[in-house]
Amino acid sequence: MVYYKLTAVVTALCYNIRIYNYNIFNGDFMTSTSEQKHDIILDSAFYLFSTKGFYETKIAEIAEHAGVAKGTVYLYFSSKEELFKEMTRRNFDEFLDGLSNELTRSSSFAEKLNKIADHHLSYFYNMRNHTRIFFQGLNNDPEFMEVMFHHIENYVNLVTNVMESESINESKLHAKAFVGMLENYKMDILFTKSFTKDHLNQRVDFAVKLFMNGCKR
Amino acid sequence: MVYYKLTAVVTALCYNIRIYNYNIFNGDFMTSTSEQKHDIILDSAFYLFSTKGFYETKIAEIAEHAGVAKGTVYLYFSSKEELFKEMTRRNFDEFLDGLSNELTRSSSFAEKLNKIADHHLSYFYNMRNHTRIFFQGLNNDPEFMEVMFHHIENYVNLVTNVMESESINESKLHAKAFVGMLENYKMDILFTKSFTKDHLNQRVDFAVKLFMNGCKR
Amino acid sequence: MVYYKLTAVVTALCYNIRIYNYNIFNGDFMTSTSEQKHDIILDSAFYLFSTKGFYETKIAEIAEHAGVAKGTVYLYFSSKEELFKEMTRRNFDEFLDGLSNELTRSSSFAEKLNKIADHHLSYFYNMRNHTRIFFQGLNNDPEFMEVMFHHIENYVNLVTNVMESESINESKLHAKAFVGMLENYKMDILFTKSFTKDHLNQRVDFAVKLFMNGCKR
Amino acid sequence: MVYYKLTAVVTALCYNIRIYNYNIFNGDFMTSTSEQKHDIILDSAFYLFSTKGFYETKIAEIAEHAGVAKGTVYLYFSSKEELFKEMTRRNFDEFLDGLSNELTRSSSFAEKLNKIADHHLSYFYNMRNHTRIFFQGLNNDPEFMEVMFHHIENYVNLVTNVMESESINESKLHAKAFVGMLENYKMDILFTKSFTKDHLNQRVDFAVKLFMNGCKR
DNA sequence: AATGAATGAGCATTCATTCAT
DNA sequence: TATGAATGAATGCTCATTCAT
Repeated sequence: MVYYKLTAVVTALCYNIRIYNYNIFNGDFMTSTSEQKHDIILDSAFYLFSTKGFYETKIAEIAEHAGVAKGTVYLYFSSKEELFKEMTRRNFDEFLDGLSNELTRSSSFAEKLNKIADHHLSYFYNMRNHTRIFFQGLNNDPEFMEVMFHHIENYVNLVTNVMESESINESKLHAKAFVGMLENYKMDILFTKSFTKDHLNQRVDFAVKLFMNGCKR
Repeated sequence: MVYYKLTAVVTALCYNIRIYNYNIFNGDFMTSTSEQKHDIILDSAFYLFSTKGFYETKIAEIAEHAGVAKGTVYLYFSSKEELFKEMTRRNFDEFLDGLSNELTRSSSFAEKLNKIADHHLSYFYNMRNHTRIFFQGLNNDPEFMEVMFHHIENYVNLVTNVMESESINESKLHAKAFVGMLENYKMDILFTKSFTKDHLNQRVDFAVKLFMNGCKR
Repeated sequence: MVYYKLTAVVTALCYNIRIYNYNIFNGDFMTSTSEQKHDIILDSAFYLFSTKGFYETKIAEIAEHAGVAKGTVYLYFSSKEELFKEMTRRNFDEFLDGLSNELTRSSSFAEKLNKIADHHLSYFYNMRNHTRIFFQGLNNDPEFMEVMFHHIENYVNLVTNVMESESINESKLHAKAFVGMLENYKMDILFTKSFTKDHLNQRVDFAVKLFMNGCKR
Repeated sequence: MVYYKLTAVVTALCYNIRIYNYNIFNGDFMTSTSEQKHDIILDSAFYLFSTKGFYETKIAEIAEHAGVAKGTVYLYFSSKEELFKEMTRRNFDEFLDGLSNELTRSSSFAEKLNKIADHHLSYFYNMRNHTRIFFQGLNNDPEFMEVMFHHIENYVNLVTNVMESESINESKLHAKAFVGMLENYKMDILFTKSFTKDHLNQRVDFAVKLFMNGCKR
């Protein structure tokens, strides 16, 4: 099976931190054990995939980390690829939901750009020590590609809407440029051990000002 | 062995197109068959790795594509990983050499930014149908990581120098922001089948103007 | 990695015959399928290694002979080398346990020497048609070497104790000489197709008498 | 190809030390370059096979050690197996020739036994630091097996003749027992780093006396 | 005769997935 | 539901041997 092609970079766009989730209490009538297990497996998958990459992570490891048997993973996810996709989906959704939420509470244009930049960079900052990113995806799986496209599109659209609300022409090109800046600063976070919250704020401010006013000569 | 971690995105930064390379002419007193074979294998590796990714590409495929036996690959490269690294190195070098060369011939600031943007986007545009990108690297190999860092650093430094020659403050942050814009436009190229040279030029102009003047409200 | 060096001859010292082992009876409350499989694989490994040698025996063959899948072998033994070592260990242990046991039941010196000689030669006689010996070991594996040394030492010590119990000087040199005789008669067994139990008994008697009285001129 | 079976232990019986052999002078009319090369390759094969074993030694290494090209090895020996066999043959011959020669010059029975023991043990003592033994042969090659048998037979016959010259009954059984003692002392030489010439002489004397008089109680 | 680049058969090992319990 | 023992396809790499020069 040789599929089309696939992206992956953007996988790194969306993360969230989950803690290994013990089932503290299961009342007799309490259900959702299975729903919980589903999530715990997803958490473990996220933790390991993001730490070691898709190929380097073994199903056995995910199962062990989740505290279930290998076979159980297959009760909830039909394949390793499917598990990876679900994980990606969930992370993207959470990323976008969070951003969407924050934007609602913003008023001015500058404030909105600030929220976007801060959300983007903080997202990666928060997990910088916790996990390592993976720039890896399912290069030959068209379905995965589609999921990725859809999510990136959604993100850019969100930013594009902000642009349009300010009556900016070429709103999409503007949106992509802004997101691009942030993506590149993300690298600083991920690869600079000494990166601090101050550095982050500096970059947020810098990106917004540069985007609004251009470079200062 | 779990190494640090590694990036890969930027692998996609540098490409170049090579054609399966027959030895058209051999001067009387020299034959560099072996050097040629080295390059042909590298070309095939580039083509396949970039089309399918590291893990999805088999040494047997590279050998077949290069028209040599499996064992021959190992005559020139000690391992699959090493082959991948060599390929990455070569591509980066060519990308940077080309850019470096073009910048020398540029005069004004806008012109230089233009060259950078054009070089970056054209690079990927030229291979858009030819190969597919991979956003994949050797996530656990510290040596590969170092090579990647080194190359990204070199690219950013080249752009940073341009900023400094214009006495721009925070030259590095500016440089990274600009490269980030381009990287994001690269996505358009790679994932939009109907992308034309006109679209490319439009983005080059747009990126330069946005960077210099900020968004036009 | 070039380790010290290793012996192997003596590997041939210890053998035992095992038959492909079906689980005839399983008590109601226990099944040691996994322990059985471990032993069945060991049996097959013994049969094949001793028939064809370490390098000539393929894991696939061992698996097939044991009636399991290739992967199953690795469930019980971490590598081909490890399997070989385990097999060697087991054979030596059984050889020594058997001898140890027989010596306890012997009384006079001559009787003890007889038991040693008989045990040694019978051991190989019993498997003379069944398997063929291998004079091969893991020449570069220090761990294997150590195991071998340890076992040979144990064998010689057992014989040395017998010498000492008779207040013989230079007990160790005596022990080694006696074992040496037997080892050389072993060759007759292994390479003479017409070798019979009578021949064996003749050699047992001969070795004991020669050792006790010297050559008869 | 699954042959009968094969021995190897005894391979270790016969060794000799050769020094890497430069062709100091080749007069114009002097031939035998090719004969020399044949021997140099055999020397290298001996050195490496005995140091590392058959499977662990690569043809490329032998060629390099001999200072010739890989292909050249095949001009003189049709295969790796053949090279191994030739080497074994040569070593055995030299061992036997040496012994044969020494026996001619001996008179009394004790003296002859002494010569045998000394020749046997000295042989291995002389190369104890120089090379390491290999207990490895071509386990599946019937031709190799035959060569080995033939040589062992010759050695035992030589010793048997000594026994017969003394009118000893069961001369062959006596001969094998004596050789067996020596073989086992050989182990001491090979595996005891602190083994000295004195230890050797002690063992020679001990073996002869034990063989002639039996154990001293 | 001598070379050494090229070959490709051969094999240990891994790991996603299944299924009997 | 949950388990984990068993499976076997899949692949990177080695190295004896060949052959054009």
